[in-house]
Order: sequence, then structure tokens, then C-alpha cells
Amino acid sequence: MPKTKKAAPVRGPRKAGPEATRQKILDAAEILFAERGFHSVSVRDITTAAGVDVALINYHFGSKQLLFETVFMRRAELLNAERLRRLEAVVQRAKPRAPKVEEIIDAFTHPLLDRSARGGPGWKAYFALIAQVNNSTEFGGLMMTRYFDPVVHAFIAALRRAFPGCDERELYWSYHFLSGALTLTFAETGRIDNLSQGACRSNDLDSVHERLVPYVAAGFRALCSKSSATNVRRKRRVL
Amino acid sequence: MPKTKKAAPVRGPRKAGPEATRQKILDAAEILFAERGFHSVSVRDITTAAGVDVALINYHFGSKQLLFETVFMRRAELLNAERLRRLEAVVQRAKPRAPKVEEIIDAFTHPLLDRSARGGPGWKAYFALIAQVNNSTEFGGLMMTRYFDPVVHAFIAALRRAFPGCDERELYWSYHFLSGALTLTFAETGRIDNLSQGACRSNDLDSVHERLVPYVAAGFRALCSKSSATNVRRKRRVL
DNA sequence: TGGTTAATTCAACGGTCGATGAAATCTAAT
DNA sequence: ATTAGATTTCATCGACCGTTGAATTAACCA
Repeated sequence: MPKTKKAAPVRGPRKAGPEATRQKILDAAEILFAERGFHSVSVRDITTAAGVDVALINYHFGSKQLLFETVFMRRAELLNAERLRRLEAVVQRAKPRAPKVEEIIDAFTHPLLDRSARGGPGWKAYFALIAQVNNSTEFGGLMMTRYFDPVVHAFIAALRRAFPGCDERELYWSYHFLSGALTLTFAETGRIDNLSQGACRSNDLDSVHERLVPYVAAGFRALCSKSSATNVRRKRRVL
Repeated sequence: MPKTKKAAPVRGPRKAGPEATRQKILDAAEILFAERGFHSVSVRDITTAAGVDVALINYHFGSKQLLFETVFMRRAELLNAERLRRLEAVVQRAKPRAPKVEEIIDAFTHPLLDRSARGGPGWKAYFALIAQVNNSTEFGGLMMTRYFDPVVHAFIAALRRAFPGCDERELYWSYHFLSGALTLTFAETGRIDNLSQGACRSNDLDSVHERLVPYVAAGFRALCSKSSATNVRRKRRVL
């Protein structure tokens, strides 16, 4: 780990500097972790791709595991800021009424899908990584909770206003289904391309978003609208 | 690899036999792969858990990778048979009318969620493994396609009858969202437990199923009903 | 310019990885 | 009982793993 004595002097025109090294490592790690997962990428794979010495991962990040968490955190903070801002804007703009469900969902999903589509390969790899972590038994619960909980709570709070009197469980399960649909989209596995014989393309995220929002909105309404009466009827019908 | 000379004699009451060894390895591998992923489980981890010699994985399965695929295939065949049977029954029972969307979805999801809930730890681990594979960039497209395509095509075909004249892409994307919601459920990461502060439990799969069916059915209807008119309006509204 | 410290390089550590060849054991049919 | 083949055990292979201490280079300050 580097000594952090005098918070980044860097005044003269450096050749590259330690910050550039850090970023090169993070960029390479991000792509490799996304492509092949945490355990099947070696620190030598990363440093070779980044064009730096192997020892620099442990010097700058402490360990491979801590590098992984740094990769995860780097873009999470940018995302959280924008998503919270958008959610807040949607809620404020609608006052004193509750916001439209579609607008809430859009504020939650658009910052992600837009960056995955147009933010460059770093963002694309980052979201593929999220897709893996979200569905992983070993990392899923902990890391997603640590870095994304504030946004999700704000999202649920906005929906709570849109569905007054709705049972909390309906809101959380509805979010759960959205989370699954969204993160599978990030993975871009190409499966839908094969299935549809080319009619759908995994990397056409605009088409996905255009459909995800009304799909999920309809799901939320089915579970969360006038909950008591609907739920009684529903429980009779299924199974 | 074992020589397959005379397809399983096994008449007398054997001590254990090679088939028992194979099953012990598969059972141990299934659980470990589900818990920690393919790359972070060593063949020694598996053989130790199974109580057999390390060399037996390569003898019976050829390699670690082929063992992984065997684990994947073993239960897939059982599942596919029942799901195809259920889908066929739903379609036949409704004739000459189209089946109800909820019934089609139930035929697709119930065999999975029911086994994950009540099939024992082997089935639970298996579905957690599916959750990882489905969202993995390296395995996702290929393995899911290889083992589950027939069922998905039958599922889409049934839905095509329920939504006559619907654009194919709407059907496939709707399936995509269902796939994401369903597989995240299998992972049982505990994230929803944390988020909801205990109001929802990841392992309460009956509650999930009870909600997944109407949620997804509403999503399908939003995208696939009287598609042309609805879609024109939808594309204006979003983004 | 000399001294201090951060950043980088290099070589190597002990450990574990997946896989395999040879020997030993067991099973089944003669 | 003998024999042939299937199964299991054992020891070990070379390769790669994450990490680290020591040596080297570069940047800053007095």
C-alpha cells in the first residue's frame, strides 16, 4: 500500500505517476473480472494486460480481493449519485401527487442501461461484473448490499408513495424481480440472440429498456395496487 | 474414463460399485460449485468432500470441466421432461382455445421452484448453480442454450398462441425478463432479507412463486397484447 | 545537491492447481 | 482357481497461484 503522506502532490508534468498505474490496473481488472469471474483471473493476467509489474497490485491495493472491491466501488459511487438525484427529481416534480411508476423505474434503470450502452467498454464490463456478483451465492448478498442499498431504499420509498397502503412485501418482491431482469440484461450472454435466431440482440440495450419499463411497471401494478383485495383473489388462483 | 463394456451388470448386492462413486462425486461437486463457483473449487475439494481418491474425477469424467457439464446435465434432463409434459398438458386442456397466460408461466416455473423448495439440498444447490451460469458471460450463452432450449421454445410457442399476432421480439424479451427474475430467485443470496429487514425471506420460494406468476403475466400482457397499437403509444412515452 | 521517501522492478517463496502413469485391488466370467 | 478387465490407490509431475523482501529508480524538499 502506498504511503498517503501529503495527498497527491503531482505538480510537475509527470511521466505517468502512481495514479495512472492505479487506473491502468483497475481498468484491466474490470474487464478481466467481467469476462471470466474473480477466481479464474490471476494477478499476473491483470498486470500483464495493464502492462505493469506483478507486485504493483499488492503495493497499490493490498491484495487481489481488495482490488476486486475497489473495482466494484469505483463506479458505484458515480452511479449512486446520479440515481439518487434522478429519483429525488422525479418525486419533487410530481408533488404534491405521487410520481408515475414508469418515471420511478426509469430513474432507477436509465443511468445504468444508458452507460452500459454508450459509456464505453469500461462501463460495459462493469455492468457485466455486477450481473455476476448479483447472482453469486458467495458475493451476492454482501457486496450488492454494501454498495447499492441507499439507492434501492430511495427507489422503494418512491414506489411506496405511488402505491399507498401497499404491503411492504409486495414492494420488495417486485423490486427483486426487477433486479433479476435488469442484471441478466447486463450480462449480455448472447442467449436471447440464439433463442430468437437473431430477432433480438443482447447488446441492443435501448430495445431492452424500452420494454423493461412497461413490463416491470405492469408487474408492480399487478402486485402492489389495492393490495388486500387483489391478493386474496390471487392466492386462490395460483398453484 | 471408464470402459463401457457391458452396460452396468450389477446383479449381486454390491458393496458400493463405480456408479455409487460417480454419484458421490456429482453430489459433492454440485454443492461446492453452487456455493463457490466453478473456478474456486478444486478437484481435491470435491474428492475430499465425496470421500474418494483425487484421481477418480479424471477417471470417471475425464476432466474437471467435463464433470461440471455432467453436473449440469444430470438434473436438466429430468426437469425438461416434466416441463415439456406440463406445457403440453396445459395447451391440450385449453383446446381449442389458447391457454391462460398464468397457466403457461406456472408450467414453466413450478417444476423448478417446487424442487428448489422441497427437493432437498441437491436440488437447491443445482438451482443456485443455474443462477450463476445464467448470468455468467463465459458460460451463460452456451450451456443454458445447450440444455434448456427445447423447453424455452415450447414455452414461447404456447405463449404465441395466447398472444396471436404478437411481434416475436416482444415474446422473446418478455421471456428474457422472466428468466432473470426466476434465476435471481434461485440464487437465494439473502439480499432481499437484508433490504426488507426480514419482511421477505430469500428461501421462502412459495411466496416468490405466488407473486412471480401474476407479476410476469402482467408484464407479458403489457408487451404482447394487441401489440401494434400499444407499442406505438409506448415508444412515445419512454425516455 | 544531497537526503528522504514514494514508486517500481526483480527474483523468489511456499503452496496449490489439474492431471497422469504405474501399481494395487476388486469384480466377473471362465 | 485363473485370468482379463474394470476400478481404485498412490506418488508425483510441471505449471501456476498470491504474495513479499530486497534492490533499484524516480520525484520532491531543504
